[in-house]
Amino acid sequence: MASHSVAEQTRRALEVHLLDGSWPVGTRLPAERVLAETMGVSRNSVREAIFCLKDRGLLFSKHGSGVFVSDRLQTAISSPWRQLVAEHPDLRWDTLEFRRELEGATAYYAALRANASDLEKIEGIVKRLTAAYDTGEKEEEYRADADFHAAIAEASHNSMFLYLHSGIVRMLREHICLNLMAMEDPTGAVTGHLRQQHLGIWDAIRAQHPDEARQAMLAHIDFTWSELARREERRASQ
Amino acid sequence: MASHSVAEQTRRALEVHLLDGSWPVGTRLPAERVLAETMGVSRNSVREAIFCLKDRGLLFSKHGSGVFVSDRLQTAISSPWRQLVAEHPDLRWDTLEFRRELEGATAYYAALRANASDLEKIEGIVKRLTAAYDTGEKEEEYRADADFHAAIAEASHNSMFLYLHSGIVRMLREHICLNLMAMEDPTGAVTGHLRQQHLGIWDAIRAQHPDEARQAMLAHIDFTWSELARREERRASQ
DNA sequence: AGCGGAAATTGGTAGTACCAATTATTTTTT
DNA sequence: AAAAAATAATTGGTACTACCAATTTCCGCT
Repeated sequence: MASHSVAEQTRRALEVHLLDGSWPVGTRLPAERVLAETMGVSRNSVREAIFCLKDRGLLFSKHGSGVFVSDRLQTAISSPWRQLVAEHPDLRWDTLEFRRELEGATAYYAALRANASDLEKIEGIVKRLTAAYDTGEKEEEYRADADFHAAIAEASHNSMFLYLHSGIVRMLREHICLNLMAMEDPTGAVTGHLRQQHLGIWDAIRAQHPDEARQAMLAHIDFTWSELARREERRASQ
Repeated sequence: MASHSVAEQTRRALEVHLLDGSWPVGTRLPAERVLAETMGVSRNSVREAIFCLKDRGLLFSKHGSGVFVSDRLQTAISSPWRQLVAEHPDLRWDTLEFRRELEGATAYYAALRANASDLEKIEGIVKRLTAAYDTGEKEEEYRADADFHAAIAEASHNSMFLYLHSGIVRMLREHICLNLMAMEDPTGAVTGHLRQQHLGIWDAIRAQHPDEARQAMLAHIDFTWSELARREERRASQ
């Protein structure tokens, strides 16, 4: 007794992909014909579902190209906020403070709920990260660092954490020079600390120790900020 | 140069009928096949348009009978996120989980940064709350409870916490019977616990003990949820 | 290596056919 | 004649095919 129409079930199935992170913003959906076959429904039903999500602004389609995931969900949450942050620099600190809480929570729940696939993904990123530390490729280090935090948010298996996280990170990228850190580290001491912190977070998650993971993440964020603040200070005084 | 798809134009045409009064509430729309012919489009497009309006709650269809104009006013100008929360029960849990973290943080920072004015305001609300407990005015108790949490969010002196807090609370109010709790408490035991918890949070904030405040708030939220869950469970089994 | 055009892919629309639920109509029964 | 049952017609739900238009991919040519 499904009681829900096929088109409706199809819509929900698509929504799940939008929510659980398997189709991030910008993803091109499989072709309608493919979706219809893989989901075992007619292309009509797929189109009805897609049309509805397009109407909500969650998807948009380009004729001849494909259907894509819009960023509306993120902007819906962070858009009014973004304007305020742009105009009131004081709010930047509030944002950072919120991000601290958010990342602590994602680490906690990632340690609590990460499945084998999540762990595998994170482990791969950790390997990229350590490799980048070793070779000193700052660009790759920065990318892997961002991926690391995103993968943890995904592994927390909480859609709200996930969307707020990506929204916040994107916003911070606009207003703050996030890769400032990776640039200036003559002695390599900072890099060493970062490596240790990331591995600590990873160990806690892999060992499924939620409280440990949260503490490790909070310590990491605090360290990052203090380093960023030191650099900004030095830059301002020059 | 239509620039809009046929299905979209069809949807707008249907919307016009809903808005200009030619199809009042309860009206049975012409059959899909008829609409398709009179509007000069395929039945597919008509169905896509109708499906979208059904999703918004403006129409509903009875298999074999027809499509009807819903009486639900189009207050459904809701954000995509809200729409998703309404339909995906899992998301409700995600939201609650997020709220838990958020309220814990607001309590923490309120204890850290509340000024004299904040404390005075919270104290006034606490007095209202205890008075409501004593007299048993459930309505006033519910209002004061909400004000209490809002005042703490305000006292955290973080605009982002405040912004998200009010948004989350508003959303939860729509999808969850928040005042369910205040209704059923024959022995008064629950009210007793709530009073104690609120006072505990208040004491920690007043004493400027951030960690204590966070723990007290988390315990309070957890208690509230378990009570809500118990009631929903009991209601479902009946 | 760069360019251009053919071919494959993809969303957009239309049309047909059939199923399932409802309603209207006719027939049968009492 | 009225009620009940069977039947036909209507309507939404789903599937499939076909074709168009925009885009991308890829191959051959220069």
